[in-house]
Amino acid sequence: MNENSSIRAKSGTNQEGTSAHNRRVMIEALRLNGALSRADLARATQLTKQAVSNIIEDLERDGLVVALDTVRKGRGQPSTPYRLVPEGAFAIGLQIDRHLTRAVVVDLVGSVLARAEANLPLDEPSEGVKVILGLIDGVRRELAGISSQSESRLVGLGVAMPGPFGLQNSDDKWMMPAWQKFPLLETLAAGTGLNVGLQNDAAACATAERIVGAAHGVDHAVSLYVGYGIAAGLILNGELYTGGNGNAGEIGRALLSPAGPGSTPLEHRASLASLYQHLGLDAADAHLYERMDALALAEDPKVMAWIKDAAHDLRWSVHLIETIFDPQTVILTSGAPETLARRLLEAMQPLLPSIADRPGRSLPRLQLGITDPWSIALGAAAEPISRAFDPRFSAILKTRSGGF
Amino acid sequence: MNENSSIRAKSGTNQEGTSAHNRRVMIEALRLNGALSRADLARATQLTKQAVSNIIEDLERDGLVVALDTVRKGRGQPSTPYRLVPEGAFAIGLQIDRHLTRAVVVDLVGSVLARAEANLPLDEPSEGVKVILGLIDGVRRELAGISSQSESRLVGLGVAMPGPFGLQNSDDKWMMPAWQKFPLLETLAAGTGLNVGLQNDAAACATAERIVGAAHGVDHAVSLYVGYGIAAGLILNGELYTGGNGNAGEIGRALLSPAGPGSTPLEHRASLASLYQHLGLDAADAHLYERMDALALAEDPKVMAWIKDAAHDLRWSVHLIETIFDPQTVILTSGAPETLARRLLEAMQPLLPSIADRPGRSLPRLQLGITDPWSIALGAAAEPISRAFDPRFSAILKTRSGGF
DNA sequence: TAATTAAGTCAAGCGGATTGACTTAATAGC
DNA sequence: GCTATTAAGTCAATCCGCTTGACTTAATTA
Repeated sequence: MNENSSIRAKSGTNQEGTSAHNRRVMIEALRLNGALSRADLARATQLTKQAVSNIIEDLERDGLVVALDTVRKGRGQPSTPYRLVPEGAFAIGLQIDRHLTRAVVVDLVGSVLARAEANLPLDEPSEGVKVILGLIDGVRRELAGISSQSESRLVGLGVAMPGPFGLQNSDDKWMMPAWQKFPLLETLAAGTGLNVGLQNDAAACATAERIVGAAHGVDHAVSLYVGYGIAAGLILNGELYTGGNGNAGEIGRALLSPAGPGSTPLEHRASLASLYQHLGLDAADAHLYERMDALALAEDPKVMAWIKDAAHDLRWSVHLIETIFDPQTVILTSGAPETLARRLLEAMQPLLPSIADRPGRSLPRLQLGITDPWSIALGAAAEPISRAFDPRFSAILKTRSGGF
Repeated sequence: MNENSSIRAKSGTNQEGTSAHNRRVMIEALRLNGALSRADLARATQLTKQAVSNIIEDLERDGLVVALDTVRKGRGQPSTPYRLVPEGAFAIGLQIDRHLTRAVVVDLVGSVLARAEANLPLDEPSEGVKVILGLIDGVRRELAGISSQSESRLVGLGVAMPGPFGLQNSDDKWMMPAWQKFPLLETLAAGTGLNVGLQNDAAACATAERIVGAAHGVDHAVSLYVGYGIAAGLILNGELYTGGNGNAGEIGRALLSPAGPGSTPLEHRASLASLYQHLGLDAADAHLYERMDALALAEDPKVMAWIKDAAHDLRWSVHLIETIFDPQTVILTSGAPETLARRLLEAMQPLLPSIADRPGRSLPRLQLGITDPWSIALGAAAEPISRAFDPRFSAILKTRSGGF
């Protein structure tokens, strides 16, 4: 309101920020390395043994880590390794797709403890929300049967749905226009009492790869998600990057060439939507997944023809991603059955020559990600876990209501 | 060496990290807002008045900030604004181009205090380095004449040259192959005794825009650099993003379409290299800049034809950048004279519809950046300043020799 | 059995932000 | 013109969390 509100500055920090960061660093180190002793942690994090000891003691009291049996490894006192306690935290993930919604509960290490799915009316979000709240309630009860502390350890609800978000003209079949206009996050927050976060489905796939997949512990990775649409999930500097308005990575809307206003967006040609069209399948078909799986297994000629064409465009996309992001690896993720995804990956070989073609690479240029159809819901659930427990710049800063 | 060296973890932090961050936050706040009182800073950074007072006292003693006259603004004790002291720090920036090298000295606020340029032999880096060291020595002496504390306040040497770096097959006219193979950074570090950092020229342009240009205080901005080659400089989350191997943003090598191995890279068609070829000019011509300026001013038909074609491809690039990065703004930067750059910008209008076309934008989708031909050297110099004084995650962490 | 090595604890110390009372210096209201 | 109010900034004590250095514990090596 007054002139001060216009001052732009980052927030400062204090000992609480320090401590929060160090706790997160410990948790990440245990997640990446399985089990570590206090001495290991001290070396790895550059903190003193004493500091680590205090932090581990705290984490143990909070039920986030637990000691294992001591191990003797040469001279000196045996060390006591610690590992994460999976039941230390839970999160619910929700995937909202065109004709389907899925909810899962995951724990601190990314294991799925409960799952449920239901059909969703594409154009009636107010009806759909009731279905969704029912689904969430179901998995939440299931969780309550597993852990007595389930409610106090539930860190949030992550939602994944097709992007991009917040556009003017959202009357576009790729974007589930009715849902875009609906106040979904507010409704879900009110209906569940949880913190709610939103990602697009490609970001959710990348988040899933980061917590339990090929991007685990990799600082620069891009997942190329081939679903109904196509998008990239960006892990940059070890964190999900979402851009200025949450829409980074919408590569499916990239034009295949500068040839003019009629130039085709990538996702019109290489997405599963294009496959459905090519095969004359209905996206609302309840057995779509099984049908695709069967066709891919049988090497159906129409499917193989689509794969060939799509691979051609996707090979270009990988080249583009490598050229623009310079990631350590690109991960192919998909809503399609594993057979189909694998055939697509094979058809993309050999990749185009690019700056990623360098001597001494430790990771493959392109690899197959998680093909489980539940991976988007898993990634959705992983987001609140990551927000609560992974080291990140914003976790160090003092919080504020609004502003910069 | 032993098994511990394979443990992956981020580094922890302590009160020194806290303090370092808070100092940087104060400096950034003053840079972005001009002058602020301690009370303003306390509100903006969420720290207490007392903490801010102590930090400002330190910064004042270190010669980085200075008090201005008190100002009365309504009730209460008048406030004492502080501003950055330009002479608080200096850095040297070096641009290495194909036939030319430029060195500048900049101060803490990004003003250029000294500049020098010389011709450079494209294929003889060992000769070239002598020229460069002479140039650096020259501006360094000039700085010594300006400030008695110049040496102690010199934070580093930033180098900008065309990328990408570290490829296998670097025998490519775009990459100055002889220079890529030469141990440039080591030689310059030994020859000057300064910390040396390297960026590609597009990154340097973006860094320049960040310190004194259109990206000042913008968290998500991409500069599209049209020089001999084409590349993008990426400001993501308020920091320069350089990718897994320092080569992020090499959009000039992106293929214009998936049409196969013969598909053209962008920079073969829309870069200044293509303009020189189109005009039959020699890139080594000492009066290249003036010739281009004259031709652009005169609306030479060949130049206008090139502009039309290049704008067509660049319009596509802007669309691609917006689609993939979702930045708040795209900045057109160039090694070309302002007249030419401005004509190019105009010819790119109207932009292609994209997800950046949203209601309530505060920044233009595309704007002209600094057109001063010294901006790359300025950006090169701004990098050590930014590394030393801007808030960033890595500045909070405890340092280590190698590793993750 | 003694020396060595490494894990981990103890207790004091220290750096840096926080807290709350206080001082200073202006404007607003009567 | 006096008084109340408001805001900037300081003082001194406190508190939080990492660091330091000595010490204990428990293994292997010679």
